Amino acid sequence: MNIGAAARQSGVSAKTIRYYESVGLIAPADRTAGGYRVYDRRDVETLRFVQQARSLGFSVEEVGSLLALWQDRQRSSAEVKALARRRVEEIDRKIAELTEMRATLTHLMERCHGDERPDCPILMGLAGSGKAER
Amino acid sequence: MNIGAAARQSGVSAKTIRYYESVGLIAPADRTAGGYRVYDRRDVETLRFVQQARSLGFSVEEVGSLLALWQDRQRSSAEVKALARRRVEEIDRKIAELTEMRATLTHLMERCHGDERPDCPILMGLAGSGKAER
DNA sequence: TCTTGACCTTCTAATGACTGGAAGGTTCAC
DNA sequence: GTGAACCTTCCAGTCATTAGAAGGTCAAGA
Repeated sequence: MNIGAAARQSGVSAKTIRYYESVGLIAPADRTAGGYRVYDRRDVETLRFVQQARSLGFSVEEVGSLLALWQDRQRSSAEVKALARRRVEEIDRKIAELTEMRATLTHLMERCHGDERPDCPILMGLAGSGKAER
Repeated sequence: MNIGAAARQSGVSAKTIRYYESVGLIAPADRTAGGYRVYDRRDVETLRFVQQARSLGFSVEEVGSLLALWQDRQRSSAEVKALARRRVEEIDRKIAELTEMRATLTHLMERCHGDERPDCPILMGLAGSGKAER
């Protein structure tokens, strides 16, 4: 199967597969006489794994570690769990940050009548007159 | 005041101030005979406004609009409010996404004993054996 | 056999919002 | 006048792709 089919079956675009190969996340694919990359079911499975991990927000580098762990029959589950835990912590930090942003914005919005009048507490808040400051 | 002082007073790094100038977010600063950029209190205020807006997650381009609105005595608050509303919607989407990632990860983690054994449901989940799929 | 069209190849450059670093110029206090 | 602290510009790198250009390969049909 060539790259287009692998892309369709894995959900990773052909462009991205080439990119992953170029940065060493996945092993270089075999080639046909004409230079086309060739993939088999195992490769598609790997690509799906990568896709899953990326969609959970692991960086390409972290996916590299996860992949190494996945392919290592001897590894301990502790390492994987640690990686996952760190990821959850990061997610929590991001959620907290976004929640705070949201609160500040909605607070500002509540005071803004949002009509034709130029008076706008949102802009005043951004200008640092008070609440929005940290 | 030169760029370093403006940076300290606004919380925007000197590098970043130059960057903002280069992309047209802020007006080019006046220069001394020696070519140093010169800033006054009003500039610092503008920089603080930009900083606030960026910290609330507005893109540099959006900050441009906000800034134009801020500097326009005639503007209606409606435009500003619309911009803020869109931003809140974006934030909500991101939070939802992160929340889902978190749920998937913790679900996977709960089944992983995290010891020396190689058996790991997290990796199995990533491989697409079921639950983590969408 | 030739052509068409789908597919593939590599390469460069762009995205967003900076940040790092090199090489060199300015200012000011001592 | 000299040294440190500060400034200047410019180029490159970050992250994870994506867009696009120029050109090569492959399989099917006329």
